[in-house]
Amino acid sequence: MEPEHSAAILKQLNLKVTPRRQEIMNCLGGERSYLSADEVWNRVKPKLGSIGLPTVYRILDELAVAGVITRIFLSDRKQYYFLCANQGHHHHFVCESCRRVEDVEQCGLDGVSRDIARRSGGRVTSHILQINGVCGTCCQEHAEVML
Amino acid sequence: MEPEHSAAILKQLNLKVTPRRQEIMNCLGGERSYLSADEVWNRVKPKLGSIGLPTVYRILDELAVAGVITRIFLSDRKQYYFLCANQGHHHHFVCESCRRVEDVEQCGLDGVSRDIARRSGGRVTSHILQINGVCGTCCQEHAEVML
DNA sequence: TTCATTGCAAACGGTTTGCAGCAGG
DNA sequence: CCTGCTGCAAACCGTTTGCAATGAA
Repeated sequence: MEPEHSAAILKQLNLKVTPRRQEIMNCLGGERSYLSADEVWNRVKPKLGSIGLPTVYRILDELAVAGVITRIFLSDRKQYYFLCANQGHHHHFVCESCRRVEDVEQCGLDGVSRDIARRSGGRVTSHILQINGVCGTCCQEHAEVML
Repeated sequence: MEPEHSAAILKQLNLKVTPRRQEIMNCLGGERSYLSADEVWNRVKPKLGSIGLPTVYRILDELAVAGVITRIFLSDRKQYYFLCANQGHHHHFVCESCRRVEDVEQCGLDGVSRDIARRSGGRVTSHILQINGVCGTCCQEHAEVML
């Protein structure tokens, strides 16, 4: 992500344009997979000289609240963050081998929502869908690997 | 849940039949919503005289690993547990207002799996789907509440 | 100049662990 | 009896907070 791009986004959010914020956005923008807060920390530390972990948490939280990045909750109780260029509603296919994330456009949720509304009058406000597997590349390279 | 029923399940899992395990299974079996570990703890404490919170965690974990109960992940990073009678492949619609859980039979995942295989040659090994919302009853009672 | 941002250390809270004692089979 | 179960206290670990120092506008 170019500095001007991140600067523009930050200004639009009424956040000051600081090296820490730009570097974190740049870091996530260059990744195809989810990163935890401390993974982001380790990646931006060398480029910034130093940065505190709480700062990383604060910036990630701001960006997630603003909707610039997505928070991912996995079963290990750690939070992961992902900057996805795709703006529309979609989900992720996560490769268990290389952690790469692919977009999944379709999800059967429209049907489910309609079903719930029809059956019990309920309303769906959010849903968590994550598809785990092995991506095409890893399937070929490590055909025998199973985790 | 009757004592004989929980005892049978425990024996099948090669777990000793203890009052603590039975009372926790009984507690979850009598709930239509998910409970956190300390909520289970507070419910079973009076019936057992005393029980340690770590014991509650250990038993809930055993039951979840064995598939007897389901772990529910919400964004507060606490783990919740739910005993579901439905054995087949299905998902849950979780009411954010009253915490009631409804079964969702259909999930559009077959189509997604086929799509991933066709498009990139990847292979789906597992998926997580949880649908959050407001159930029919709560929609009527608290039409104005939004969280 | 001024208020948002950051670093540091310490607190927080849900969960797990180590180990000694207890109890089901 | 002999494991497996449990209680207790303390550790763990990701995350948050308080506060003083710094820096963007």
